[in-house]
Amino acid sequence: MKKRHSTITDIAKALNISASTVSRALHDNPSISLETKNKVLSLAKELNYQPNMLALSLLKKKTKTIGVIVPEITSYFFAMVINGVQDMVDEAGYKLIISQSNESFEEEEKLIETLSLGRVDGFLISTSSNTMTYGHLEKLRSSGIPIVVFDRDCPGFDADKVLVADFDGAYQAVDYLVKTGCKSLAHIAGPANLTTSQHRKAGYLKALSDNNLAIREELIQTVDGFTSEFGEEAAKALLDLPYPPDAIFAINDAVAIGAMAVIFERGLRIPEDISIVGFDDEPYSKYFHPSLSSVWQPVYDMGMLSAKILMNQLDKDFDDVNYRYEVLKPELVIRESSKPLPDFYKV
Amino acid sequence: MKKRHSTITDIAKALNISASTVSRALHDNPSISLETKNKVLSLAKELNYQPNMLALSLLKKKTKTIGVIVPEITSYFFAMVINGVQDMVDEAGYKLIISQSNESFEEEEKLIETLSLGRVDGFLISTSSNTMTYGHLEKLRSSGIPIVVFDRDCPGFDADKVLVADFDGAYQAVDYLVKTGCKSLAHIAGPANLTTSQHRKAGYLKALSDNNLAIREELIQTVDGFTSEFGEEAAKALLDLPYPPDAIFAINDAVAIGAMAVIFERGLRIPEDISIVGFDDEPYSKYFHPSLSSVWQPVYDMGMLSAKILMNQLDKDFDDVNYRYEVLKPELVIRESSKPLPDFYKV
DNA sequence: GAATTTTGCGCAAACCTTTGCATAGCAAAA
DNA sequence: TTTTGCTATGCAAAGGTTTGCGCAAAATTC
Repeated sequence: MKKRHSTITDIAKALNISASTVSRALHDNPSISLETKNKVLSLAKELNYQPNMLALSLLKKKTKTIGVIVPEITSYFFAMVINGVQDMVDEAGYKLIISQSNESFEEEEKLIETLSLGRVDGFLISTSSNTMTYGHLEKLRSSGIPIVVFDRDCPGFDADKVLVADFDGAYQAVDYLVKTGCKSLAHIAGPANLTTSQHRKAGYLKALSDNNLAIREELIQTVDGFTSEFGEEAAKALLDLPYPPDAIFAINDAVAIGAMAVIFERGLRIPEDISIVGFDDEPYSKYFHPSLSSVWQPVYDMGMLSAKILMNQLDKDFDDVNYRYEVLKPELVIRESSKPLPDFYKV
Repeated sequence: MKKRHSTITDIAKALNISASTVSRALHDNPSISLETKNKVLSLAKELNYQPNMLALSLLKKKTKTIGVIVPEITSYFFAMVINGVQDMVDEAGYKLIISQSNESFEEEEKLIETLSLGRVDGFLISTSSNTMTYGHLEKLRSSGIPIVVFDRDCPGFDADKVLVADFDGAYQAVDYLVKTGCKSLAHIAGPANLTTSQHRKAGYLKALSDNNLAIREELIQTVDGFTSEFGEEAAKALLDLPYPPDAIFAINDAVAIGAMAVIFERGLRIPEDISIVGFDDEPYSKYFHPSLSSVWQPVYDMGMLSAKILMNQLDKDFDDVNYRYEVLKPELVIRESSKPLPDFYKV
């Protein structure tokens, strides 16, 4: 039983003045007499008048709303990005519509479709792992809606982008593992289609070759998702090899945790028999036993920066094609799941 | 540089007919000739016509959007509730605006204020831990916007509610701990203001007295937040007691994990020296060492049910004051952080 | 051929707000 | 007295869509 909100017209009628006058009075327009202003203001308060945002949006063609599309919300990673976005956006009075694609290209398309129907001014998007073409994004942008892509790059699609130096993070991790004496390093790689997976894998490969270690294809296990269950499977495959690895660099912490569970099941020790390094540095990671070494990412900052760039775009009223390309630096956090660095490496 | 979306009027002009005819044609209204319909439909496709949702919402006074207010989004618990909500709501064509109160009453008030200005049709809300009065909710409801309260009850505020039998869950956990031989059971209680904390504590107390165990106030540590750091502090306080506990029932898994870390630091064994049971059964909990016993909650279902109830309310066009009060059943999951149940208790 | 029904479409209002332009009243300047 | 200028307000359009009502032309019935 929706009770009608009182409108500007209600006030106008009650006061026997026009709606325009009321509007101007409420906005403290100098051309309205003090007397009228006071009457309007007090009646507005009495009737609990609230401007109708829909009417305003329709008129101004701005919704003051930003659409955020993430693959999923249950992962710490994306939840934390959203936190950063939210904090940045709040001050500017923007609202957020958060949607999940569930790593599905079709859902992603549908979301963009529906959200763009006059609901949001701009998009913050991290594509699904099944997104391989960017026609939907091109279409969106060509209809004049600014987009900022974050974390997962969209090669060939020009837009503002805020990414993490995944190659770098992976390189750091693997190089460190080598320096601690590991000789046979495995990688549990993420969904092949994602740039983040590709870059981390590339970092792994480069670190190996820079250290003159042979690349053994069978030591690279690719998983299709980011949960611990995938890590378990991959680890089993690795441990079943005739020459199993003495270190695993996992695509993320959840997968690393799954791998650790399997390693323990087999009666092996971490890090004595096998070293483990993850990616993401989730809050729980330091509480595992042994605590998990991991590559930390500036997740919150990524959210903040992406939001800032988007809001910048929204302020302009022309397409700025000088897209920004920001790459944030990750950082290796060493804990107990990997061996300490020998003294002679220390600075 | 926002390019104008093509509108119904554009089509009308191009075809030399009225906007009403176009609208009816697009809605397959029988009073429009097949010929006109075809012309309209093909031109609409060509111009990539998309209805303007804002205009529609303004007219219909429905936004097809639901506001979800949670204390935080980074916790698995609320993220998973949102998942349930999303899945239920998607089919019905509703969109979600998700906002976080950051456990702040003021932010919660502000969110409700802004979102209710014609943006959302209804609210799904779990109040902040600092919310002690419900005037903002009363006001919201009295303006005709349906509300469903979930997880955290608002005593004295009448509305549809979807809760979890926290008392029950806590009772199960503590009763079980007693039956495994623990004599001195501690509880790390949650923020005092939350009904969930209160009910879990009540369950703890009842299980103790039902088992003829004395209640020792010093064994109840209250924390102000849900992160592991709080668990660490509380555990330290408990272990520093002259007669430390041989079991800890924690308000949630994160806190339990923090407690476990401290216990290990002190060289104690779990569960031999101290048993631990958490609450929430987060995905990681089974991967800890020892794996964490916990009370599982039907989180996803809670989201689904809440959303369903809200959408039901939205379909009606009168205030249904027969508010629903749903209480979902949690379930104890026994793992290695607590001792096995002696044989003679087993069915 | 006249009366009636059917078919196909347009008008205008409604949703709520903002804003450029017009206007009315009045005082001051010429 | 006329002109100018200012103050305070109103009108109407615009934003995009739906829908009740009305109207004309065509088709049907007698």
